[in-house]
Amino acid sequence: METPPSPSTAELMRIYELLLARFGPLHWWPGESPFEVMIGAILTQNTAWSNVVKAIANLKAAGLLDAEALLRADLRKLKRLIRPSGYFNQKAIKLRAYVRFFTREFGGSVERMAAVDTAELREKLLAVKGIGPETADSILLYALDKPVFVVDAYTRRAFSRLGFLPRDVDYDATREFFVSRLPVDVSLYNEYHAQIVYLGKDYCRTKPRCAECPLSVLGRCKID
DNA sequence: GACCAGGCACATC
DNA sequence: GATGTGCATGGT
Repeated sequence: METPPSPSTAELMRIYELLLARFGPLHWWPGESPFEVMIGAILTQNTAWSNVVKAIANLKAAGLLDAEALLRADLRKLKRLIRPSGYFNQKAIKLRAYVRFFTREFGGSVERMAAVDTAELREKLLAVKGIGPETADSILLYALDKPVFVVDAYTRRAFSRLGFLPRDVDYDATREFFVSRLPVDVSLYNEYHAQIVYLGKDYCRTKPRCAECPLSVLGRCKID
């Protein structure tokens, strides 16, 4: 079992610059308010963002992009509105559980939530049914501007193909890989994750398109 | 028509 | 503690 090579901060920043040059600044998250970002973070679980857009538009049109209104809404109605995002039975329950938590713990105030210590807040989020590590970290980074690096399936796939991580690497190890090498910077974390998602969507898929990949110049990507 | 998508909880061993 | 499985719509 050979040890994967350990890239330097400079190498990770080179990768970042290559992605940025290809995709341009993405300025995530695409949402009009922190509350909308939180809802989107749950709806996008294992789901294409294009489907989430439809669900959020439905919620918005129904006036449910609001904590109190969402909690008052009939469950069947909620399911119907978010149907395009898939897993709607589960996600309706998850949305309710999350918004109930948001209301109970912070009075539905983003400012009060953001005032809580980040590590403590992450633990609280993970205790909510339906909130796993990626969703928790997405909320912390993209809704609350906390310096938390978000990892997803694309991140693990791309960086294991680059030979930097074992193929079966778990969430926390992947996150540690980045935070131990990158400066703590909300803007960098924000943009880096977004860039990796674009890399994954456009090139580093299950069926990769390596020929046009912005990282092909590195000459180190190995599929499987 | 198969395959995939910005995961997660739960069952089973 | 690791591994497997159900959840569901919409685009390619």
